[in-house]
Amino acid sequence: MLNRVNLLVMAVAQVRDVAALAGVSPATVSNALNHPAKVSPATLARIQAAIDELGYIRNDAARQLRAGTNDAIGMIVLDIANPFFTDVARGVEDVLIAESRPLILGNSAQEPSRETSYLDLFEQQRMSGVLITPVGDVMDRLRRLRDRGTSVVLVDRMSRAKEFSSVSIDDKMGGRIATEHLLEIGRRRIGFIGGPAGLAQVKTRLAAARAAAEKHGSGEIVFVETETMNAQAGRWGAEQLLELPRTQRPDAVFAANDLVALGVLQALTLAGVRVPDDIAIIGYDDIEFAASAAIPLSSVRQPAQQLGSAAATLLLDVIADPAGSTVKHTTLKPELVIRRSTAGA
Amino acid sequence: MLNRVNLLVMAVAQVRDVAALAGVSPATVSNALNHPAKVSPATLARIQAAIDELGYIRNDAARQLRAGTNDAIGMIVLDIANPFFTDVARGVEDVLIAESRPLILGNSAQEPSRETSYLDLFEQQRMSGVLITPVGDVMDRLRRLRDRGTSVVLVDRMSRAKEFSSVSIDDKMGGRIATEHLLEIGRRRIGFIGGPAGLAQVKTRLAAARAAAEKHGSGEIVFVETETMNAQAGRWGAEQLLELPRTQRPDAVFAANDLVALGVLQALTLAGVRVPDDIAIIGYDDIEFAASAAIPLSSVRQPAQQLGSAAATLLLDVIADPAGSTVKHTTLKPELVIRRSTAGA
DNA sequence: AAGGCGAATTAGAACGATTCAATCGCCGCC
DNA sequence: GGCGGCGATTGAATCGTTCTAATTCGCCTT
Repeated sequence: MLNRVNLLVMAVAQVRDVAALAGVSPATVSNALNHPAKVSPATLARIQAAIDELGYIRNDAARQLRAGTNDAIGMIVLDIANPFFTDVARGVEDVLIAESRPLILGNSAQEPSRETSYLDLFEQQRMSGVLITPVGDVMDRLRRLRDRGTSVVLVDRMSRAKEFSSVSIDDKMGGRIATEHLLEIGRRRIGFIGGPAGLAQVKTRLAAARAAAEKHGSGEIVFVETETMNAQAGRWGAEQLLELPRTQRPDAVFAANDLVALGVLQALTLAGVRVPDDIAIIGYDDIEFAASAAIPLSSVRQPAQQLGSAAATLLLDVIADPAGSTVKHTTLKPELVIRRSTAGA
Repeated sequence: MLNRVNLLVMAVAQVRDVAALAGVSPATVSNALNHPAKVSPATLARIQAAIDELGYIRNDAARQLRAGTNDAIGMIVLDIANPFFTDVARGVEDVLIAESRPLILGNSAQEPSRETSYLDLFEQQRMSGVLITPVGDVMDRLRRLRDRGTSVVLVDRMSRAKEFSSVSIDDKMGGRIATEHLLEIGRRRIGFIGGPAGLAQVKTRLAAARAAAEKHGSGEIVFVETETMNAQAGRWGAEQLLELPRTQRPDAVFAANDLVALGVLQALTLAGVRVPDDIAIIGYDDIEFAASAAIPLSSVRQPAQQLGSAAATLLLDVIADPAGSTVKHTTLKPELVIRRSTAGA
C-alpha cells in the first residue's frame, strides 16, 4: 500500500513504498540499489520486483543532498553553433557515457553573462566537475568552485596561472603554420579576421601569425577584429578589407575559425574577388564543412573529438584525486590541411 | 562563526551561517532569498552583506527536495552535430534564459539507448519539463513522466496519439514541394536517401515524396535506407545509387537532410557525376552550410530557431497549467529554396 | 549447550533549505 | 493605559535518501 494516496492522483512511489511491498526496511532497499553485495539474492529479487511493480524512480535531489555532491559533469562551450565545439562535446560525451556520468551542456555563446549564469547553476548544483572554455574573466569563479569541491578542467585554453589542469591544442603552432603556408605561396599582406581580441584563442593565433610574418621579413598582418566568430562576422570582416585602398588590400586572409572563413569566402566571391588568385583564404578547425565548401577551404585541423575525450578523461582523474599534487597540461598538435582556397601561387 | 570548521578546510557556508552573521534566523534568510517582500529593507541589506561576505551559494539539491520539483528543462535532440538541431536548441535557449530556467541539453545521437538514459536522468531529477524529438519508442516513458508531473512537448514530431502537445514543421508539405520541384525540372527517377526508415521525419517525407511522384504519373522513388543521417551516410547512399545498372540510376536525389545531401554531393562529384546535369540534388533543413557548398545546395528550409522558441513557449504554458484541457499542436511551414544543385533543366 | 561469529537487516539520525503556524514588537486609537 | 492589529521574525517540521551503528538470526565450534 502506498503511504499516501490521493483520490485522484496516486503519489509517486518512494523507497518506503518499495520497502513495504517487499517486506523489508527502507535501508535494505537503499542497500539493494547502492550496495547490492550487502543484500541476499532472495531479498534482492523481491525488492527488484517491487521496484518494477511500483515503477519506482529514485529522487536524485534527496540522494544528492545526502551525498553532498552531484555526479554530473557540467560543460560550457563557447558556441554550440560551431561544429568544432559540438565535436569536442561528442568526445566528452563518449567518455562520460562509458562512466555513466550525466553531461550537462551549456552554451555561453561567447557571452560572459551567459557563462556566469551557467557557472551559477553548476555551483548551486554542486557538480562534481566542470569543463569550460572561458569567455570572460572567470578565474575567481573557477577558484571558488574548486574550493567548494568541484573539479575544473580548462578546454582549449591553457590556464595562465597554471592553477587548473587543462587540455588544449597548440594555438601558437597553428597560427604559425597557417601563416608560414600563406607566406610560402607568395602572399605578403595577410588579413587576420576574428575576435574579440581578448579571447585567448584569437590572441594566441594572432600573435603567432605576427611573429611568423616578422620572422619572414616581408610579411605583414592586418588585424580585423570581429565581435563574434560566425559566418556573418566573416562576411563583415571581408567587407572591411574590401574597403581598404587597393594598395593596402591583403592578398590573403587567415580566419580565426572556419565559420569566419566561410563567411569571408562568400563575401569575397560575391564581390567578384577570385579565390585564391586574388585573395587566398585559410581557416581554422577544419570542420567537416570546410572540405565541401564552394572553394574547398584550407584549414588548420584540430583534433576536436580527441580534445574532448582527453579533457573528460583528465577531469575524471582530477575528480578521483582532487588533492593530486600535480596540475596537468595536455597539448595536442594541429595539422595543416591544404585545399583549393590556398592552392598554387 | 561557521557552524563547522575543519582545521584545513573551511566548511561551505549555509543558510545558518549567513543567518548567524546577519543576526537573524535561517527562516528569514530563506525569505530574503525567495520572498524579499516579506523582509524589511534593513534586514535584507544585512543579509545580502552576509551572503556576499561568506560567498554563500544555495544548495539546489536541498531546495529541490523540499520543493519537490526542479525548475530546469531537459531537452533531448536527435543529433547535436547537425546544425539544424543546434539552431532549434538556440531558439529554446533564448526563451528559457529570459525566464531564467536552466536548460539541460542531451544528445541522443539517434541511439535509443542514449535517449533512454537521458530520460532516466530527467525522471530522477524530477525536471519540470522535457522537450524531445524521439528516436525510439518512448511513448510509455513519456506518459509515465507526465503522470509524475513532468510536462512534455514533442519537437519536430507530431504525437500520433495526440496525447502530447507538439510543435512541428510540416514534413508532408516539405516532402511534396521538394519532389514536385524535381519533377518540374524534368527529373523522373528520384533517389530518396535517409534513415532509419522508422524515424518519423524520414517516414513522412518519404511518403509525401512517393505520393507526389504517383500523382505526377511518371515519377518514381528509389529508397536507399541509411543507418543515420550524416555526411558519411550520404556518401554511402550515393555509392549505392552508383552501383545500380545505368538504366536504373536516378537522375535526382532527395536527401532527408542537408548533411546527407552534402555527403551525396561529395561522393557524386568524386565519382565524376555532374551535379545537377547528371543528377540533381535537393536537401532538407537549409542549414547555413547548404548555401556555401561546392555546388550551392537546393533545400527545404525549416524555421529551426522559430521551432525551438515555439516549443519552449508551449512547454512553459503546459508547465504553468498542466491540467490544461487542450493538447496543442503547432505546425510551421517549410519553404523551398532553389540553388545550383537543382538549377536548369 | 553455551558462546562466538559473520552475514543480513534495521532504526534513526543526518543532509540543507523551505514553509507554516506561532510569536514578537510596535503603533495608534479609543 | 490597554488592546487590537499588523508587519516582521522565528521554531520546528518536512522533503526522500543514505549511512552508521546496532541488532537479529542462524550456524558452527568446543
